[in-house]
Amino acid sequence: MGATKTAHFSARQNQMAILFKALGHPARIAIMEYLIKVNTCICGDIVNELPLAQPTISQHLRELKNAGLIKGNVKGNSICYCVDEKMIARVLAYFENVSGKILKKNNCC
Amino acid sequence: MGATKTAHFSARQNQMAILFKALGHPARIAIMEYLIKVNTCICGDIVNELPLAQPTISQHLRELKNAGLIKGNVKGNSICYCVDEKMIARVLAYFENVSGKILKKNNCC
DNA sequence: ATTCTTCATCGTAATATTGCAATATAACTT
DNA sequence: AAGTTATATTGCAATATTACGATGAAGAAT
Repeated sequence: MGATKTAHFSARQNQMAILFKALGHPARIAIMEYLIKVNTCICGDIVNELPLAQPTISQHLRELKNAGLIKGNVKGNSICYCVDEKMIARVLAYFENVSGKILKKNNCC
Repeated sequence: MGATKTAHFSARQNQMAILFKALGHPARIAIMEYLIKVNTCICGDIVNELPLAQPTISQHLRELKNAGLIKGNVKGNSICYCVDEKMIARVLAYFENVSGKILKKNNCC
């Protein structure tokens, strides 16, 4: 085996897992944080910011894009990346929900 | 190659990546959601709830525990698992921060 | 037109993850 | 003590991820 048994879980659970998996790598965290820090679209730059080769970063960007966490627009020669607020809002809502439910818990551990 | 270059990223970035990575699997999402749903510590049960073999679930539980997302207390014969609120709070705070920064953005894409 | 810049893709090696059968451990039951 | 129950560990096969050199594609600059 080795492949995740996605068929056994709900679409929503798989969706959230995809989102978190995309964030589950320090390079992708660093990319997200850089995009947020510069506070605008970035064309290029990312390769210079991180200690990874260009193909590796391109691959990480693709994964973030596939997960829907960032958007990429072609702008002449280069590509302009930025955070997709909708997905961030979705993750935030997830944790607000989770957090709310935990607060009501009778703490037994 | 193949190993993540953790040394090149900050401790905080690696820490957040570990947290998200732990959540980046539908079985572990399902485990977390079950723990939240039952709203108390659970001794056993989880194996019956999920369509995975006992060793597989044990492994997922260990990963969640290593990431600090759940706690496990020995209770006689069985082990009592529950969500660690501190970590959930930490993730929530992370996204609230991120979300706040994104709202101030001049949307260019 | 040729070269440069920017980014993606391909191929591939190294490593990690997923899942489970088999087995081990440890406490509880009789 | 022997059996039962609950969970962990080991070992392994299948698959996925990470990283990068080489190469490709497409617009920009000369």
